[in-house]
Amino acid sequence: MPKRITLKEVAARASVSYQTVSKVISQKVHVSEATEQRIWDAVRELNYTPSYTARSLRSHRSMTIGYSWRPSPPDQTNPILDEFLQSMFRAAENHGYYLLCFPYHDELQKQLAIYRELINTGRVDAFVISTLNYNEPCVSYLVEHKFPFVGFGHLDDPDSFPYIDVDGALGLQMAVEHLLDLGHRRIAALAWPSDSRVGNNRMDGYFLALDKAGIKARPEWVERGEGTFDVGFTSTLKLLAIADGLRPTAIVAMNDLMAFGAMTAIQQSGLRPGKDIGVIGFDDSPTARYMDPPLTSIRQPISTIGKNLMERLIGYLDTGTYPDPRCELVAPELVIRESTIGKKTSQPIHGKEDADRR
Amino acid sequence: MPKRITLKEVAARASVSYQTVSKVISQKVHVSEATEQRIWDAVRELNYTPSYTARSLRSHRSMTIGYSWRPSPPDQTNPILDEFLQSMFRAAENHGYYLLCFPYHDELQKQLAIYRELINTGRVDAFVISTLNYNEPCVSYLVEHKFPFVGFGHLDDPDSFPYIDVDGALGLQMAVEHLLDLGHRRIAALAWPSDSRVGNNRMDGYFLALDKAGIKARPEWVERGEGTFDVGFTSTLKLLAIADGLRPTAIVAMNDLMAFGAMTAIQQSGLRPGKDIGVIGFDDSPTARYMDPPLTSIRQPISTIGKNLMERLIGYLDTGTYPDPRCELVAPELVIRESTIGKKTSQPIHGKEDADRR
DNA sequence: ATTCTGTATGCGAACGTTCGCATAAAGTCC
DNA sequence: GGACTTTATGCGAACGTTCGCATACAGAAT
Repeated sequence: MPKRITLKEVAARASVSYQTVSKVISQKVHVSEATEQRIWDAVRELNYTPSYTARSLRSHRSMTIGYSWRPSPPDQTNPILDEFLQSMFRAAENHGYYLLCFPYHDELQKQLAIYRELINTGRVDAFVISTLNYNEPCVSYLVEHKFPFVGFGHLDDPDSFPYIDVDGALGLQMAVEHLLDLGHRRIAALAWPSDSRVGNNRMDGYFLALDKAGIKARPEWVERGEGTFDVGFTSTLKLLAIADGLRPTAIVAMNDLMAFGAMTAIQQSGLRPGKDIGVIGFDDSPTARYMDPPLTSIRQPISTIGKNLMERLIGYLDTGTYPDPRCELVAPELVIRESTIGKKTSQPIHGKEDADRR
Repeated sequence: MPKRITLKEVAARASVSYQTVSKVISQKVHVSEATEQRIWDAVRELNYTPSYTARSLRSHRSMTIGYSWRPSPPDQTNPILDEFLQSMFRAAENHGYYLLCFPYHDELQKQLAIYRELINTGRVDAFVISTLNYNEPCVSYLVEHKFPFVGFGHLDDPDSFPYIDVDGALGLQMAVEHLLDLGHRRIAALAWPSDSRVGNNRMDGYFLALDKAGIKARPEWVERGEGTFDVGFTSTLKLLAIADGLRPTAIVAMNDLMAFGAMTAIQQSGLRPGKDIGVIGFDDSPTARYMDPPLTSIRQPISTIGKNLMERLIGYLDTGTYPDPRCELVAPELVIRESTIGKKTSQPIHGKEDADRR
């Protein structure tokens, strides 16, 4: 309601044409020192802010990037969502962009319809896509319509679109090598179903590390399931029931939740995680450090990924070509805690950290 | 790049003026059955989508709602973020609105500057605000400029802006009454510092419940701190050191993280949470159910809150007045698990739930 | 003096809508 | 059958920018 200040009013005050003001503000033209000064003074005095809508109507740029993600099921938290979003927001803000977030629909047609609407109405200039299954129709849609986007995660064809992904294979390799260093020789894996691309990629690292150590991976060491606490729990009971001499002494899980299940199963079997059986998770969710014992886990450098994704995407929008590298695989980090190396002190000290007050 | 279809082309095809097409599409006028049909056919055939930008330039509505929240510290997850966002997205979508999310800056001036920019550029029509401290400058700014917003959470003055909040006092009252029902008489609280509005509100319920049961709350039963795991841990050790006969037999914590710390402390003291000492958390974060023993906690109906907030806000934007009730306090729910009632079965069954695969 | 180059600014049009008012045609009334 | 309401559609203007081209005026070169 506070009447909008427009270019014309600024122009009047600076005694130039409003078009000149526009050009000076968007640095499109060189004017004399004196007028430039007058214009900026007028802008300041009137507290002028260009109208976003008028601007983007004319320039066909919305300065907005769309993002949608699959919500996690009610019994789980997405451990990286907050960090990922915030890192993207910040990077976008630095370049004058904002993020438009929109709901995720399992129903494919509905989801596609939103993408289409956002594109057709001109609300967004590009997307970030993170929910990448083997066969992601939204991706095909965007590729087909040559609409810009970057992926957090990738599919098989490395050239089809620009992405950043965590090197899951490397992560598992590091995890297994850490266990080998500790003397473990029989290492089991709590894996995802074999149709999971991300899961298979991670398992490659598991097999590679064992192979390099001259250890033959035994099929009974690999348990597969949906990545829940219960799968971790029951799979671990099965692993512990394997005959002596073949029974694993350590377990790597494809996510923390299965690792939590594994630790519970180990404890209920009268064994101690970290002393009798080593356990490693994946994601380093914040609760991992509060487990008993604290869980060794593989951490993804989320903030860096979010920032880089955004900068690469905006780089493309602003210049027309993707900055190198177009695609990138970043190394995760192994966060070592007591679930693999055992207890060090008797008092758990987790550092002084902020509260979660709203 | 695929050339934009405009009103004029639709109009040409339907042999009417383009203004008529506009009016028919936005249901602003009544036309004959025949032309209406022709227009919609043309729209369909040409696959016309109105330009969002042109529309909002003319109508001064961006159909966009801004939201920013304080990121949680790296060692914690915001247990409700995903659910809250998704519920708002969905409600907004149903009314043609989208959410613009933007970064949170601790530095006040920077944060205010973003709000100002979003308002002045006309990028958003309203805000949702959830980070409500006693003295929130962004709120004052919005109130002062009469810019629409709703709060998740409220401040002292109930009339200053529309909000929905969880009745924290009721939550604690329910928790304490649950413990009383189980026979506990000496109940301690892990509280937030006394300058926390939300914290004080919750504690009111604690005192009220004890009072109603004719129990005098003892000051040594209330431990205050920043809501971290460590605060929960060390505070609990202090509580357990209280002389026999006064030592609490149950503990309610203002958040789950402190409750986790409490359970660890209890265990390390050789006691069993849920059998020797009852423990209750607040938030019902997804990990609560995976603790050993699973944690009884107070759950906030986040999806409902997100949906209602959004609908109320959009109701205001579309009609000019807030639907009743302008402000609302919703009841939380006590989720009872073994940390208060003890173990029931030996096998933990947590239900079949989806994986967290990306 | 005349033309030439260059810099500083102005002008008109366009982006794709919405909105109020004007107008034409058809129907109602006495 | 003319005046009067009603219904269906058209028209012009406006929203606040950006952008290409035109133009004015200086000073340098011919």
